[in-house]
Amino acid sequence: MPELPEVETIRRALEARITGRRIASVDPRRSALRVAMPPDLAARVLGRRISGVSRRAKYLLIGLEDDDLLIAHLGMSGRILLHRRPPAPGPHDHLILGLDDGQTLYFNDARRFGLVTVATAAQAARLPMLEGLGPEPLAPDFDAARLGRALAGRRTSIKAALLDQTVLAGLGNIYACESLFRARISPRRRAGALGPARLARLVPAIKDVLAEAIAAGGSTLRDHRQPTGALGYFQHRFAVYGREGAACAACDCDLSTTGGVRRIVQGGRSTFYCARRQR
DNA sequence: AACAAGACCTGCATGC
DNA sequence: TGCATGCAGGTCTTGT
Repeated sequence: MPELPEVETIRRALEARITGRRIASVDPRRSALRVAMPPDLAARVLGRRISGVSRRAKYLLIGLEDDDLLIAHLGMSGRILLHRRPPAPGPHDHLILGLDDGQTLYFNDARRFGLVTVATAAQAARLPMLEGLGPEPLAPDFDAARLGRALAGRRTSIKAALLDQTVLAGLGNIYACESLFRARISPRRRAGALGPARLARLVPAIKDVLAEAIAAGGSTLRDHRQPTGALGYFQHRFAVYGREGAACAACDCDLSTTGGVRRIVQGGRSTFYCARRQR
């Protein structure tokens, strides 16, 4: 679920609301996530002050004083919610942090594909999950030349390549589809064979779709919530994702002849695209 | 080395 | 109503 825009939305809300707070209580309720929560996590974070909240790819990095990081990934179904009046914990509330201003932070993840761990900043830089990540797509130095180098020699489809977090970090299935639509590139095109014109369209398409999705609070298909509980609403602006059979948002396809947005399966994931507009 | 497929886990929509 | 099936925003491992 959460791709870069959803995680960034959550990051911004957390940064505004929990920076400077001290962790007053820790309740690890279920450690069996995709990566097990370390047994000493509670002892390592209890009493620490939160210095800030950053993001790398789809990982949230909650900075603690003295240079430790509380690292969280939301998998497909994870949420982080802040409560003033905390509800009774449910079966999917895996970690609960009480803060010194009365807020309570819940890490909730029904499918348990997410993770929560803690590391020093130096250790984190060497974690395999973070070390191999490609460039941040919203960074100013992420440009067509850089993407071209990352794709060089790749024989897989451009759609599959955009999901490879070592190529660029943070796109998932929704925004890979939407970016290719905006760039008018067929998702089936070989990644390593994109020419300069297509690369030059793809990079701004990625940046724009991500920026617009962040501004909209991300996309709520089912699970995504902002920490306040608010929904994202970028799902209302999808041009192709989840719209199989519908008219594509940009060309005046005659549905009776084109069939509208198509769904194919690439690398085991659904891809949605307009075969008329994307070449 | 790169790639596709399978695995992980739960919930929901659909169809019989 | 109950049950089986398929699908879902991600990533890691396995085998080719």
